[in-house]
Amino acid sequence: MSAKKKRSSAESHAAIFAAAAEEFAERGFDGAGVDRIAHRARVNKAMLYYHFGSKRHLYLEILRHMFGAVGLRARAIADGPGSAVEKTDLWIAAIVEEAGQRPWFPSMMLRELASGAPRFDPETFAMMNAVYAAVRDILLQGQREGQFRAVDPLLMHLTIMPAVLIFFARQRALAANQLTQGIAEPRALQQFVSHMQDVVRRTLRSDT
Amino acid sequence: MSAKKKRSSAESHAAIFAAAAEEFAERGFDGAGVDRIAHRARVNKAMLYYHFGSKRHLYLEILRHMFGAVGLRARAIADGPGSAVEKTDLWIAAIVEEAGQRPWFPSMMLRELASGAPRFDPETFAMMNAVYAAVRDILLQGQREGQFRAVDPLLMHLTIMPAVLIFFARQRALAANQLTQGIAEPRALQQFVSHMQDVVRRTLRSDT
DNA sequence: GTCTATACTTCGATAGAC
DNA sequence: GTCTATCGAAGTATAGAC
Repeated sequence: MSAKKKRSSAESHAAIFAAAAEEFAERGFDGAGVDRIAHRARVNKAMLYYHFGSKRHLYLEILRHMFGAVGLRARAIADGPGSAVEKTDLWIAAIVEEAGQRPWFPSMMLRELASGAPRFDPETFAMMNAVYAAVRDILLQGQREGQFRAVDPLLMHLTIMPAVLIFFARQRALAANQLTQGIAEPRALQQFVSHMQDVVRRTLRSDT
Repeated sequence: MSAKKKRSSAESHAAIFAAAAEEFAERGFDGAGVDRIAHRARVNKAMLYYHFGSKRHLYLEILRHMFGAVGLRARAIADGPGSAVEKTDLWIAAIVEEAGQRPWFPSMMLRELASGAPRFDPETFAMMNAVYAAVRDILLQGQREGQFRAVDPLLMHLTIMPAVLIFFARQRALAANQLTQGIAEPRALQQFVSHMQDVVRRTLRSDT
């Protein structure tokens, strides 16, 4: 057995995927360099094109992977057991967990939202909508069961999601930049989760 | 008097500034093209470098202009008369108004937050912090006067700001893309303002 | 499937005439 | 202050050997 093990095709594919996710998260689509991605993955640039075809396809595959996972998570919570209040708490914990497991997720999604997702194909767009559809179902359940006020589900979704994304993008930047003043003060993850659950519960709950 | 009036230096400067703001908002720093900016401003590319020195300096000048205006607005509200509850309502209305008047603001700021503002110089960073400092003062006033719960001002700021930014970036994309499903459903501005004021009031108010 | 070498393009920036 | 022309670097992508 040699010290330098040759990498399998699947391993190369995964290495490129991971390196690209990092690079896209740090620099955005236009700022990312195919050369840098290949170098980070320790494969040749030609291999990247062999596996993914183009920079754009690679980018979209990462986005779809991301939306797919988060969409399944959201759908499972929406269709699962429990009260709507419990489900909103679960959803916030879930999206935070996903963001923790995929550090590139917040940054990439934020940039897409910022630019209006002009690079999306219809399938990718549908996956993003599926996430919202699940969240909407949870809020509608709460309204049907009388626990929630009649708050617009879309506006609520557009309140929760951006806050989570920005919090993580900021955490990431903090770790890299070592800034320590004003908006750059660190906050504990658990503190943030509690805050967001609080915001949602207090905003939605019926007045008694 | 000729039909084609020659442009003054100040007019060229302003034209470049406006064109660059549009371009940066649409494509981000890396996606923006100096050639395209010059073309949009209908000046020669060399003029752009004469007036602003570099793409990066141009970018920073737009950001500073933006943070300066919003920071003054926030500070005026914080130091002005009124209860803390009134001030948070005012602040939300103000940031929405600023975003309406400067359509490039949400997109550019979102991207900076997403990337951890690696392009900032200390002065620009200080201006961004000044906005937060004003918001924090409002929330602390409310806590001192007993109207607000002890909610972390930074987390509250990081809840309000991203939601406003995303809402406007989304509106902008809607106008451009003509998408009409899921997360792309349009919402009225006034509805959004009321929603955000609701979220903040309900989250902050002391339980009675 | 993997690598080297390179074609082709775009982009930021500047030199120099007027 | 304004324009034309162009340089040099960096970037995406591919051809072709192994």
